[in-house]
Amino acid sequence: MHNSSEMPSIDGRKVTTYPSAKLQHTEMLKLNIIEAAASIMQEHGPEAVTIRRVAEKMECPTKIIYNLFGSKEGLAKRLFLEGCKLLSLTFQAVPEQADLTLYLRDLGQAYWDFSRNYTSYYMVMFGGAFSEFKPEEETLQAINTALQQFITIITQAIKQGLISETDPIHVVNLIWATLHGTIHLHLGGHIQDERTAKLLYDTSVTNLIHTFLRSDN
Amino acid sequence: MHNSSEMPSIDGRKVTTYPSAKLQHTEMLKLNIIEAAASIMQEHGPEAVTIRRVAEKMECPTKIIYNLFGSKEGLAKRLFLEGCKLLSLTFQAVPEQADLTLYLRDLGQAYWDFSRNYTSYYMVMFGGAFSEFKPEEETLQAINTALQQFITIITQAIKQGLISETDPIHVVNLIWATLHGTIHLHLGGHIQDERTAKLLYDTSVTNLIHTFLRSDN
DNA sequence: ATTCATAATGAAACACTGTTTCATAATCGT
DNA sequence: ACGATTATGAAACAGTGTTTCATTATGAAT
Repeated sequence: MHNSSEMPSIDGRKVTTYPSAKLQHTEMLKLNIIEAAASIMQEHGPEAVTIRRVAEKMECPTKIIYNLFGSKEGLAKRLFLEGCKLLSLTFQAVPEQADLTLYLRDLGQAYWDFSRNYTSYYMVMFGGAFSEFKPEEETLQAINTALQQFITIITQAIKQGLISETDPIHVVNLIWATLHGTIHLHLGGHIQDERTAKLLYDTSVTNLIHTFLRSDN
Repeated sequence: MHNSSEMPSIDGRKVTTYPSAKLQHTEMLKLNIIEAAASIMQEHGPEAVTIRRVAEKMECPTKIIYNLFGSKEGLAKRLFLEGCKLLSLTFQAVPEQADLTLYLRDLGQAYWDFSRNYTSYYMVMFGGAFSEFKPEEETLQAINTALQQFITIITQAIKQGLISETDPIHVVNLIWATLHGTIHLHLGGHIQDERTAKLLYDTSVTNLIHTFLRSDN
């Protein structure tokens, strides 16, 4: 494409099987395209992410994007994975606490904050923006990785005998579904007022803690 | 369309405002169009509902649909309201029970069944299919009407002193968010296996009952 | 009944979308 | 240096929601 620095021919006169300079360049290009798509998405929402718009921003024909990602779904998948990384970082930024109740409360708050600060990513990941795309193995695993803190905390609670359930995933999903339900009803406009939604969310977190971690409160 | 219709000239002088035969015809036409859209939706999913496809089924030009509904969003809104009616009927079909715990359990099951039997409607109402459209006053009220049984049951429980919360809407939203969260994660492919999802759902219902109706169990 | 302004009609066009084609250009192995 | 691939990218294709506009039909007034 246009401003493509000519391959500094890694040249490797004879080496045959390694990611060629060309390929590395393609990888870089892919990252740039994802970044362009992400910036459009965060500024104008997921529905504004069209192949043409991304191509225009990259000053390249749309065909390039199809060559690199196969389809719009391929690009959506990368945005999905990007969102998983961001969510994971969000959870990692929450300081661990010995008190599982408080830790869980903070993680819940972080999940809410993520849905507010990265609404477009949230909609792509869990809200069905880009209806093209349904999660498969790789993306589901990325979510699991992102939810790792939740899984860890629940696993600990089970080990400590605080929870009668034996399957941590099951418990995490129960929590996740409740938090997601509130957020999604809010984002969908069914609970319009944000403060009402947040109140609902906080009550849910409290109830969940009360249900699963029957320590104090 | 073939048989045209005319608005009752609003110039008032003689013709006072009452539904004319022509207007009734238009109303009938609207109902037919909604029915056509609904049948396409239930057979091929919400994304298959295009103005052209509906017009083709009605053997009329697309302009007619725009004249009657203004936009696709207008048609989507009618499908939304249709879904609210169906959900309302679903809840009404659940026999009342003196035992609020059992009644609530059955209503929860009915909500799950609705999401399975009318998945397309569910996606239009709560899943963000037809991203065009966001609920407003009228549609939000339709949902409230549909959730009337839930509101009634919680109001009763509050009166009986079973729930410390004072706002029934708040409690209903808490329940709704949890049920919706599980269903939506399932429909979104994040909890793929249906039996796993249902198990999650049933556990949630039990937990909700345990949280709010701390009678038996 | 015959005008005549007004409103409904509906085929075609517009502005988008995701995606594919295909002649051209560049690249690569020999 | 050459011949066989492969990458390119403007243009086209098929679809979408929506609007235009010449034609037609209508309803009220003469």
